[in-house]
Amino acid sequence: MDALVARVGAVRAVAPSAGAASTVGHSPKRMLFLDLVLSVFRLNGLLVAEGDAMTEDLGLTSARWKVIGVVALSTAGLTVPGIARVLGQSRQAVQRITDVMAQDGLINYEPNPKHKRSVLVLLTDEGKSAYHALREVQDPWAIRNTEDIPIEELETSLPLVRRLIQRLDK
Amino acid sequence: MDALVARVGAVRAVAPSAGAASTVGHSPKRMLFLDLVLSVFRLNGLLVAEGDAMTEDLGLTSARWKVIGVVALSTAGLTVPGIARVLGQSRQAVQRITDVMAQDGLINYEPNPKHKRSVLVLLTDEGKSAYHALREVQDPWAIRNTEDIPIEELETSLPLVRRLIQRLDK
DNA sequence: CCGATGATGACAGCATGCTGACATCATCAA
DNA sequence: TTGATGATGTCAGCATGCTGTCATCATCGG
Repeated sequence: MDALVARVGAVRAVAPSAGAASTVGHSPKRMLFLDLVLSVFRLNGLLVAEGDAMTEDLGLTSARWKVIGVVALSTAGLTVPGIARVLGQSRQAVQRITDVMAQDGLINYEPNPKHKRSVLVLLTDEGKSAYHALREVQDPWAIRNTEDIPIEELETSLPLVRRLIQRLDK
Repeated sequence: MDALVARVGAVRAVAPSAGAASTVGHSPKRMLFLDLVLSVFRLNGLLVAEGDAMTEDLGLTSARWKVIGVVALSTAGLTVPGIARVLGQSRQAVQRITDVMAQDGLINYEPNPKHKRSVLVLLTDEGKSAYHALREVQDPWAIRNTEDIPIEELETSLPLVRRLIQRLDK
């Protein structure tokens, strides 16, 4: 939270003297957690922007390569609600994305032997090559963004994020 | 990434046997990082939903208490672009939120002695009480969500998130 | 003093996500 | 077999965020 206060204080381009703000009564854990929450908001926005910019040459957006990534990891295809469950999104949101991706020839709807109505999403050849192109852009990006970060920090932070997800996703 | 594969594999309610997926050629760091990225997406969605639900009785949404929180931390008010800079959002997005919040009587636009056009955003009395009510809901929420998390993990993860933000925000 | 540059306000369009609602299909227990 | 329950497809509306554009105001160096 101190960092948040600092950010507020640092932004005085136009605003008059924004002095030290009151953080009285904030327990350390609360401050850490709320700062983490705001930072996750911020990081999410940056990741979406970065993800969009990184793959726009491939005709992809972050919303699309999330879907492509999930489908590529499955061997026999996934239903639209299944993709939504993996991504933790609404099936309607995923359906809208997949419909456009199907129009663009990235994916294909195939009959589902286990469900007559709910078709399976599979990558077309174009979708597969988009996935490979995605990998070729995403891999160096991942390396680049973690090259000065000890792997131990990643191994500590990821479970924390996961625990928060698990806790909130009940 | 293993967890992502597990999630894909675990979602087989309707889809046919989605067996072990190929992750050949993924370096450990890349897997960790991409899993972290997807987890941040997921956590962001959950935090927005949780934040909205938590404060809907107060007439707030996560977008609004982000603004309220920033304004409350300033002593002399902030301009709309200033709030946007603190939150890392576009000034247009913040402007739309503040316009509605002004209509709802939560904030007030005051003349800015340092800038004739760019007015200052200040909390009204109603906005201040909303902020206090927010604190009373947010504090227990923060405590509740971190009670079984060692403070060391928070102190490790927050700088990591910050570093990623700093790296992407160039 | 003045012109270039940057910051801001205002409006438009778009992408992504959510929820609600309703009909239809699948599944399972009685 | 049948009826209840859940899952899915589909359409609608809304919230939040982004970028682009243009006019106007502020600021500062020449």
